[in-house]
Amino acid sequence: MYRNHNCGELNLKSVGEEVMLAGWVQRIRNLGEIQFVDLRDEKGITQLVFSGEMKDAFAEVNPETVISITGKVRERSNKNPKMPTGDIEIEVSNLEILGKCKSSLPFEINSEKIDIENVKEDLRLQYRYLDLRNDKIHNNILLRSSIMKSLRKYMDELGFIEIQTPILANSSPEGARDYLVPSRLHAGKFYALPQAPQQFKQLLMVSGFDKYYQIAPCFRDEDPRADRAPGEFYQLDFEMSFATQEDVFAVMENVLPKVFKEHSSWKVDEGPFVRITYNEAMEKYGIDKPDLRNPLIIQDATELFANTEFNAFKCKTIKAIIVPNGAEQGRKFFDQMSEFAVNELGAKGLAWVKVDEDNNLNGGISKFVTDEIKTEIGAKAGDSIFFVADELKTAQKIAGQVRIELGKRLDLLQKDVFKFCWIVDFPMYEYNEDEEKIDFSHNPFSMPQGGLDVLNNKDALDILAYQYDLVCNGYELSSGAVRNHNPETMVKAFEIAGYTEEDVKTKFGALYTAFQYGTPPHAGCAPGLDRMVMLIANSSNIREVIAFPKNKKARDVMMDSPSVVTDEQLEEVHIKATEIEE
RNA sequence: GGCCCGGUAGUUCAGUUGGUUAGAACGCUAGCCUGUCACGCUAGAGGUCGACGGUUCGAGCCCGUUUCGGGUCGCCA
Repeated sequence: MYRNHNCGELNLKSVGEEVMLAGWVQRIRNLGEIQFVDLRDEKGITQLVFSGEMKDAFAEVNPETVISITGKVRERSNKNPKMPTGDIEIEVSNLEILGKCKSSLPFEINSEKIDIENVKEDLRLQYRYLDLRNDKIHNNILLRSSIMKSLRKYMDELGFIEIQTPILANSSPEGARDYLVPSRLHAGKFYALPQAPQQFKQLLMVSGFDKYYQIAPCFRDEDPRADRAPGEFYQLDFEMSFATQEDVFAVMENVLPKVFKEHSSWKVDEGPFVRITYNEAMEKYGIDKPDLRNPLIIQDATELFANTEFNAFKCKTIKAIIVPNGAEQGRKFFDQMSEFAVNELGAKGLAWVKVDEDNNLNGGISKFVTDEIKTEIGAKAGDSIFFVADELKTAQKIAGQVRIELGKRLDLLQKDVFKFCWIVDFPMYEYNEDEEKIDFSHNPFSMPQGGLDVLNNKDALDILAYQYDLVCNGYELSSGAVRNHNPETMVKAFEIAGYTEEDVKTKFGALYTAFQYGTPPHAGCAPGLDRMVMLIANSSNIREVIAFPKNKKARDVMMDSPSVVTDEQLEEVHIKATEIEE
């Protein structure tokens, strides 16, 4: 009724045909006796011509109006090689207006003069349905759909089955802040939206489902970041029975390179991905999500300065970063790096030295540095070396940020490539300075390496877990673990973090009880879908790949949510209305 | 919650040392135009400079408070 072709498919073969097209008016070029109109639908753009009897038919139509037209395809006298349908145009004989558009829009759509990502984000989110007409954003959503389809296809091929778990779940005592949902039938009780299907998927393993996956919504009431969506996000959540860490790695190393390659022209790391221990990552990169496109590596130079006269370096851990050919940089560059380290990172200073053309040390703190540094850490003529001195963990962290900043400022990152790595051997526990107690460092459900024996006999802070992160280009793409499926080990693991057996039974009752009935060893992982799409779309803002994202304050400015509800609604769920100060 | 950055026309931005009537581009409106495709030309409309208070003869600009938004740290088992 509205169309028999889309706006992206007509070409010279159709010349002479009478066709119907429908779509949005993207641009009007009115030359008086003749008007050219670009008609857009999801598939493309076709040029319409209004002339002769039809020349006034278009007078009242604004851009972004939805129309349907009938007309004859004809070859253009002036072809446009820039567009796929540029050889033809439609000589319009009938126009029907299907949906009028106001004459002024909140922002221009598909303007070649303005990058839509520069328009105020709140305005874009308020009119998201218009924003999503922009090719760039629209294509991100199409990309997301295609990625989900591929993920499902390859997970299915590996024998995983998709199972949905509850959205109305239980509040979990560990981890992020929950979104709570009051219960009508049970006064004073609450559901919580799941932070992840963690316990459900482990229970599926107990149920005998061999390999489970789900593109699962997760809800966490925590402050967002550019790469962290506020409120809700999606994970490709999966879990496997009778599986080791290597089995989980093999799944990701099979699926992800295929999905990334299908959707990007960039070079993609093939499996097996590089494995880096947590400690090694902190030593070499100063961060647990290193961007391996950055060639710089942090080295330890503490020994070299053991007897230094340089006061700032005395009794400190010294981290060094060699910048190949860095000696060519002027004084200003070194000053600005120091300024960055001090002001942005809270470093006490950022020392540096150059190795000049004649292989001599000069500049910066050269009078405190001995020649043996060149052989010890491998600096060559023409290089420069940066030094960070502090307590071990602080020195690692600051050197890590300096490494990232050097990569940015000197444009050192490898281009057009996805570099993956696994960070393995995370510590099971960490010391909480504020509360002066031992905490789980990552996930309380992880299996300690060495099991119960190690929990009983080793210093808690030295225990490693079968806990791993997958990192891509400096983004944490996924966390995962071999789970602790033994009730006795589970109780002991929680005991070390200050929980009694009663606590475990109360807080994780279903899991604890289920594990008494024959549980297979199992392991899994859950790569973030939004982040994956963001990486493939080459965007640095996660909201660009979500159809209806919330803003930084977790508001949906288009729907105006969250919003007030009536006292009656509150009463029904047994909540007392309180006066909120405006 | 801390720190940093920002809010000027519908949109993106400029606005000098505090000084006349706050500008540009795009968009919008009207007119002209038969081969445009980022059409062109002419004219026009469009502003509580986020809000409040202060300093000053005078504030878009300086100071204070506040609000909204973004980035980041905390947080995110």
